[in-house]
Amino acid sequence: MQRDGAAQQAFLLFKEITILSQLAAAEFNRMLPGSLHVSHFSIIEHLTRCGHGQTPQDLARVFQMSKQNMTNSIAQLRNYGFVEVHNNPNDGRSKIVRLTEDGHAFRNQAMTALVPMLSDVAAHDAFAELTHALPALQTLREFLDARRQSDTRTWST
Amino acid sequence: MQRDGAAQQAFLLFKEITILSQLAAAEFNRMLPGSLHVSHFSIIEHLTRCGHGQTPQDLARVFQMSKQNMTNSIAQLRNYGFVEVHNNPNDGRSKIVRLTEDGHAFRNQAMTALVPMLSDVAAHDAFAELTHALPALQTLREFLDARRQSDTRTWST
DNA sequence: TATTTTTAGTTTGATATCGAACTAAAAACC
DNA sequence: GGTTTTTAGTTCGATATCAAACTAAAAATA
Repeated sequence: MQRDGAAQQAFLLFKEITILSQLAAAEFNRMLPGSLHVSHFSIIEHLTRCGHGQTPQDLARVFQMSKQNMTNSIAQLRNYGFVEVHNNPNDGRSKIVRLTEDGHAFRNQAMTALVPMLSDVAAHDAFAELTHALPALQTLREFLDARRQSDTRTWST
Repeated sequence: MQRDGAAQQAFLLFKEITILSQLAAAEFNRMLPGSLHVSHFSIIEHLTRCGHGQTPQDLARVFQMSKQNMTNSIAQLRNYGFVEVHNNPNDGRSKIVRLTEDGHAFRNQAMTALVPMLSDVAAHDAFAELTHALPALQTLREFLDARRQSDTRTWST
């Protein structure tokens, strides 16, 4: 590792991305009410954009979380009245998650609350370059995503 | 939000960073043995580089996690025999975490296991641009970090 | 059509993570 | 020097998260 400059650079990149992600999540969480978490907001945000007929399993796949995690998250959102869960008429095993009016209102409220922070970031000197790098980040994401599905290696002691 | 292009861009950037972080963490976790998690590896990695006289609280601050989380993580690492915890001779409240030989060996082993993945990433087309963007990412991190300490806003219903 | 396999969601048990309360020790202050 | 405040670590209770086992339903297949 120490002698492989390229791998070293990639390691630093992931480290930076991880830290940034933590800081951003903490910042977002600070703005959400009660025990609501960024992951819950993300679900609402996703339902807002592509929200017709999504099942819990669909959502779990989109966010790459486990089914139970999604079960819990949905239960939380139901407690808040932000989503309703219906039986899927096309599949007896499955359910349909649908945003409520309250959920939609919450999403708008949260978005509004985020704008000042986002604008601050966007006004920062470093931001122009990061905007420029966004396609590259997306490409890297797709690369890792593809890897995830094909890679079956495990640790060998 | 919808009409604020800059904030929108910042939102997309954070979204991409979050997804990348999740994918990278999942990829790293897949290579770690047992119940060891990336966060544990990060602690070991940190101790390797700046590892003299670090207290649990120091580590919690570095990784911006809660003290209890660090207490648990250290307990886990102790179970694996990767660290030792000693009393701090200079401060009766405090302790010192020190990497063991096994911990050092594990760190090297894990690093070696990561190199193929990291090299794949580094060999990717998009990587050059991301390397170039690394300083900007660091700047953004520092910006968020400073914000974190000064920002006291909370949600208002 | 009957059996097998796959899939959706839940349950169970474990770890990760947080915030708040608690204890003990250090530091600050008077 | 004694009191107050801050700090380090732990304990406690809650949520987040995962993997594996389980149930029921759909799909594949024979």
